[in-house]
Amino acid sequence: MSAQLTVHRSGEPVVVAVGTTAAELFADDRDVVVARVNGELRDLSRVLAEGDEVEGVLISSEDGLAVLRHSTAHVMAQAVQQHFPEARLGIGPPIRDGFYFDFDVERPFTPEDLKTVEKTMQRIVKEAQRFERRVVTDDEARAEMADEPYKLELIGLKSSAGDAADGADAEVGAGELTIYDNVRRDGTVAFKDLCRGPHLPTTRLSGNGYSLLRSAAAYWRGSEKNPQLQRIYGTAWPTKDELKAYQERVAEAERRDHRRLGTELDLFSFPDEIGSGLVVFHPKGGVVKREMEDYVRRRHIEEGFDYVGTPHISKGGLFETSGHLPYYEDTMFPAMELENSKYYLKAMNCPMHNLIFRSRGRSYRELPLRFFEFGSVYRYEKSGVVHGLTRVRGLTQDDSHSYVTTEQAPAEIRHLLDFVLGLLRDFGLDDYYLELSTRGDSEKFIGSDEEWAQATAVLEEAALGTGLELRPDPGGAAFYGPKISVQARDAIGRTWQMSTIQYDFNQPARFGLEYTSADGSKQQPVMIHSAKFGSIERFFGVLTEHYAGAFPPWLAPIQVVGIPVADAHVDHLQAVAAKLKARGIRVEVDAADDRMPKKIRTWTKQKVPFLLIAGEEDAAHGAVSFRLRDGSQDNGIPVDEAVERIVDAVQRRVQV
RNA sequence: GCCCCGAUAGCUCAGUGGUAGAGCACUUCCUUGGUAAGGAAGAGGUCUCGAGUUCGAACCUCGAUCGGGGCUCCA
Repeated sequence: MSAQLTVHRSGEPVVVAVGTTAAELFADDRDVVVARVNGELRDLSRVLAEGDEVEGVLISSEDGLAVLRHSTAHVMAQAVQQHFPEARLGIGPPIRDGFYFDFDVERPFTPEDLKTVEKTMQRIVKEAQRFERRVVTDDEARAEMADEPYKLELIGLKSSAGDAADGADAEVGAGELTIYDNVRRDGTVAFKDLCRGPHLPTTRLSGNGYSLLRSAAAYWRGSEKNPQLQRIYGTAWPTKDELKAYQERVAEAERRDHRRLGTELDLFSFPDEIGSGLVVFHPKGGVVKREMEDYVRRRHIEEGFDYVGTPHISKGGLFETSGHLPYYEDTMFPAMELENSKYYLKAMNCPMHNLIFRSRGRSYRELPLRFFEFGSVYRYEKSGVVHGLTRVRGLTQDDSHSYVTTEQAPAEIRHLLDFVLGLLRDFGLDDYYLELSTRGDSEKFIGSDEEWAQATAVLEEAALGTGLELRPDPGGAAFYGPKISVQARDAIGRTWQMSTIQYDFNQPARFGLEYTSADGSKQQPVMIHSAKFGSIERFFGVLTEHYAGAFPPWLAPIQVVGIPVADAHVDHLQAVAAKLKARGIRVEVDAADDRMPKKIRTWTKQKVPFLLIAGEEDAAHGAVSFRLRDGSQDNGIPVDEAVERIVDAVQRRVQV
């Protein structure tokens, strides 16, 4: 009789007894929480079979963290049902940095409820309940989950779980159905849930670092046609230190929140009187915005764009022609009726640029023809989505449209890509990847398959040519054509969609755009849409968070503040300030009655890049003393040298 | 748009069915001080708006507006 079999542990053959579990194989490594058996994640309790390829999955690995978070979600669900026996279970998948679980409850959870649930979770963790996997038939699952209507729905869906809402496949895989029991040490079952798994060996491993974050409503299976469930979000980490580090990251993100900094630094505000999602820039924010715009306008002109201007409002027929109105009427501000016409605030600039193209005959000699403007558009975003500067109802796009021949399109797209990446770099964003948004199944996409395939191929080739990472985004295209977008990572690792480049074969046809080619025939140009920042407002918000309000000198609202040690030194600093002003530097001298340390505190909090301090010593030697935002000092610098140093930092657009 | 939460001084926030509070900021005065808060006095609020309940509402109810967290959406 053969009581032994051979498996491969991380590729190495190992002879083990029949009935050996993965847990036993990895008994020497306590950080292994789940096993990968023949490529599939399995519970450690899995009994190994002859020839299995087995790898230990560490709790700190991406898969390990997902399992930890999923299991922690189960712990939370058990705690919730303990306090709210009527709570029906939705789904509870792991997500980035944590997990959530949806519940159908009679009343929404309160912050106090979360505290109670969190405490109960501690008890469950301490009980070290085992996660036990059990295969069931559909009928058995239906019987056991008779009180869980949402689970029953999932059972019905399991064959198409791949198409189900995000997270549903964590509950039911495409194969056999399983139920996980949470078993106490005395053998009693504390909780069970229909779940694909795998799970941690016991609840104890969740205990090192979890925290419930917030509760919110979420539509069942992600559709607003479905009832809303109450979702609780939590975070979970292998160690307390990692939990703390996560909480610190969240706190840092809050400190950088552009809405907070916008108030603290007096950059912009959203007056109630104007309306939701409509921003006003204050003088200091106006400086940053103007510097951004001036630079971007100059760069566009250098890159061969013509600066144009168009109105904010138009008759509806224009947007009928472009095809926008049928698709997006409900996200446009409602029409104004006047002189028997319907006028709309524009939600996009391209139709107006098309009219400029069409205003006279065009020759192939003019192509590529590139129109650019800061075009203000208005979009009636749903009330629940308006958010700071990143999602507004009135925004200004740095929008351009390149009209090219089909042959010129690849080079133009490459040109645009290089241009936008260079621009982003100039603003201090130098870590990005690209996304290729393509046609989906939806009805909204217009144009033939061939056109889409060709346009997508052109974009893809240009994107690959940059050598940057390219991620697919199926179904993410605009209705009229595919797009490349640049996703930039900011100083704390978050990504933002910035620039977009779209290949459009539809609008030239809809507008009847044409140029005369070398052989005298009329040809239809291809149109390439491109926004570099997306919107000025949004980019302003992203930059504010990226720099945590400490803008590089060329963007800083106030670049230099002179701080006298005493009143007697004000004149000396005024003279320095005059020299700086003559060089175009934004400088102030703080002659107020405060003591010097107070002034340093005030202007440091305002994140002014250069503080120039002068007292007896500096004044006597025709010098100033630098104090930078990090607290470092550079004393006794001759005035002319100080001026050059500041001018140089501004001109080179460096951060200090 | 949907669910939940919120709105008190310029900002951050206490507060309670019966006279409106703090810190910072602001103004004035004293202080002339070398690297993140010197001292004193003062001014500042229709407690978001509208209706209702009440002898009485900033507080309780309803609605609106704006904001926050999510969901859905994002040309």
